[in-house]
Amino acid sequence: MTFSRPVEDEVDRLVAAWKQERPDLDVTPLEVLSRVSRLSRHLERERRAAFASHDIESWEFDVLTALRRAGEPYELSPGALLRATLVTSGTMTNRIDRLAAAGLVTRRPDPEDRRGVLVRLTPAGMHRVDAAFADLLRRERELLAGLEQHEQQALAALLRTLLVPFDTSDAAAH
Amino acid sequence: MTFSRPVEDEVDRLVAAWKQERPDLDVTPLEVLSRVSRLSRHLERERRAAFASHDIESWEFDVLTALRRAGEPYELSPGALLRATLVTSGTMTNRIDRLAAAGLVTRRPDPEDRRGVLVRLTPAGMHRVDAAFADLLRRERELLAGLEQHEQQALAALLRTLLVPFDTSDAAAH
DNA sequence: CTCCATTATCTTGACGTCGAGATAAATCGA
DNA sequence: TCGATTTATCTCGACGTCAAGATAATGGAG
Repeated sequence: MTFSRPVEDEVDRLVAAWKQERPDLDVTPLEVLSRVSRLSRHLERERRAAFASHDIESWEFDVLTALRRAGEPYELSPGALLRATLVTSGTMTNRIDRLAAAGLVTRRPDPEDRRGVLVRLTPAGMHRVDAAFADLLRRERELLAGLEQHEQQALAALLRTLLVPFDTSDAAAH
Repeated sequence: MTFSRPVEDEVDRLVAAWKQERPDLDVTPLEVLSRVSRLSRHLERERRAAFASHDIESWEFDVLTALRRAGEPYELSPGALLRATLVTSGTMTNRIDRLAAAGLVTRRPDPEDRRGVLVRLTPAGMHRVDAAFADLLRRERELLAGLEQHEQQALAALLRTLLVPFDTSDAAAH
């Protein structure tokens, strides 16, 4: 009989190395969390590649996508956008500036709160993001092809459990 | 009877919004991959906080850790380091420069390959990374407290499946 | 041996993000 | 109504990363 050799990734090697060097430490948290970090880095590269053909940057996509999701009239405050994208306020101001300069969004004062501003997707922005999104989904589906439907669901559920404390407690990214 | 209300995270809301706006698209890949990205961002913030008390930056930790894991004599080439940390060569040169200036690593020519360089952890670097690592593990264990042992293992296994293609095929980050 | 493709590292300039602080408006309580 | 606090956004300088290209050494083919 053949015994199935479990396929290794970098994290398996990394954990093995730690067990060698620091046998006194329990490094099992890395089995999950290092994988999350590393996978995220790889995903970011994939996204960049996917977007290159649509003449859109990763950061642009994140903002436009949040507006697109919001539905008619595709308008959100900078504050809502920074909570959606997990960046700081300075970063968001900068992003909106550049998107506005590119004609993908417009900015107007909030009629109900004179401190506030509303950012709205333009038709050009909408076209751009829709095309890129369709392509992104296509590529992401390929990345997940190694998992059955039910495995994907299980994975999503486990990740949700880890995410809930972050998404529940607070919000404000200052 | 009470019916169990499934706890939601941001990704649940995000997926629901897409179904509303683009019912023609199958956005299930986001259930997994958006969670990976978002969780990674939250983790990065946690890491920063954990390291602040040890007077060490996240990027420093990544490099020192790779050297620490390598075992005696705690020495690796820049190339090995950039593969371990998933950054580009320019970034790694810069990091090594700053770590050397801080006295946490030393740099010497590779005696066997005159193109090459070897980066070695100093005793100071070793102390720094060991303290920070113990603390990081403590905090990461808390983040995972919501999952049973077997769930953590299942999660790790599913993530490994997604990671293997990246860690197998190539390597070089140029 | 010589040439050439490959490998290893470093250099440089552009760029995006962060964090702290500034400004201004809204809100709440006394 | 006034003042203090909170909220919303923007400004700005410092910093880290990336991508592309430069430099230099290696190793294999012929």
